[in-house]
Amino acid sequence: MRIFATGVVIGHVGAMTDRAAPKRDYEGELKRAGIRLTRPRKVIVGILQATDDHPDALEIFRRAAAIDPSISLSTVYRTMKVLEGLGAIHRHAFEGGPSRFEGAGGEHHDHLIDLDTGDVIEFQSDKIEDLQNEIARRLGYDVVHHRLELYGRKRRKA
Amino acid sequence: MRIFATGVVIGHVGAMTDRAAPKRDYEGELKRAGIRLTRPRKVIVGILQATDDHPDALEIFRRAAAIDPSISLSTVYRTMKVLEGLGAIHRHAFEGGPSRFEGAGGEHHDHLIDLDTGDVIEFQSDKIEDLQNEIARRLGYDVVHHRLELYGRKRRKA
DNA sequence: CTTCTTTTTGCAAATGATTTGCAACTGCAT
DNA sequence: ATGCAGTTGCAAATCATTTGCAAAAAGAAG
Repeated sequence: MRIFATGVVIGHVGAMTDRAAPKRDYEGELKRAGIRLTRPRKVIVGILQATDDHPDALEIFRRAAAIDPSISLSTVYRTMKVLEGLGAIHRHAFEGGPSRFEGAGGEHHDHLIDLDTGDVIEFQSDKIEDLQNEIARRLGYDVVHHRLELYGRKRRKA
Repeated sequence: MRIFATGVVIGHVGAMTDRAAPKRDYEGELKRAGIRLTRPRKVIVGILQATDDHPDALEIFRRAAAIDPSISLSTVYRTMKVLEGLGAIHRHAFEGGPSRFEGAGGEHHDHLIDLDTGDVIEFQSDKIEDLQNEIARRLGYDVVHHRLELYGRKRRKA
């Protein structure tokens, strides 16, 4: 099992590996896809690159507006949709909240959401992935994608 | 691994077990909780008892309206919230759609959603549950609840 | 069965997240 | 510089769900 930690600092946890954020080249991807590199889009992808957490559209909008107040929330939503279409970012709809985004940088992983703080911790388990595929296969299906989210609280270190 | 099939008929799949829908006594639960047994609520829980799939609020409303046209959609939503609060039903927010409900009858299980038909197949894997708990523990967390959904397509039987 | 109090209901309007129509604007290939 | 398809901001629209409110009904008490 590989464990990533983003945004939150978690102590020493076994196989923990602080992910070296793979800094996506969003501008290049947009360009390559023949999509115009506009001012708003530059600002937004700049924010995504500088981010290590999982902000929602409104949060991205706030950060963008701080740089260029003329940017609109609709444009943030539109840009996220474009990037998602390119596979450059992933959208996560965690329980009871707006969608949150993250760069589609590193390897695949799932999420543990801290119910008290909203912090998101990433982890990955090949064993679980294998079991998922096996289950689907037994049911006559191929897994196109999945969603695995653990909602929990920090253990009281009694 | 235990595999349930509800709503959809799936062939012979290893350890498959057709779940004997545990017919909840919703009326008794409401009564016991000191919640009034009104006409709309009787109709709605009647629908839930007769159901083996995962209908959304609008679908429940349609079925209810067919029995008593005076029932409103708001009441369906309100009733689902009450039942959820009692732990009598579970709410599932699958990707890109409204919440779908199911009686909290049998044992815990996760879901495989057929991307082409929207059908939901239930399955359960102790092995996956164990792995989830182990991962959370390593990260210093206790799992309060989780969400595991496989989105897939029927395998072409080439 | 009538009365009384409290919970529920239906309806319409409000919410929250996200999308869309449209006219004005702007990358960027020529 | 020029031209136009791709983009933007804004306001209004959508979707699922919730809520305010006055009228209606449940169930305890007499």
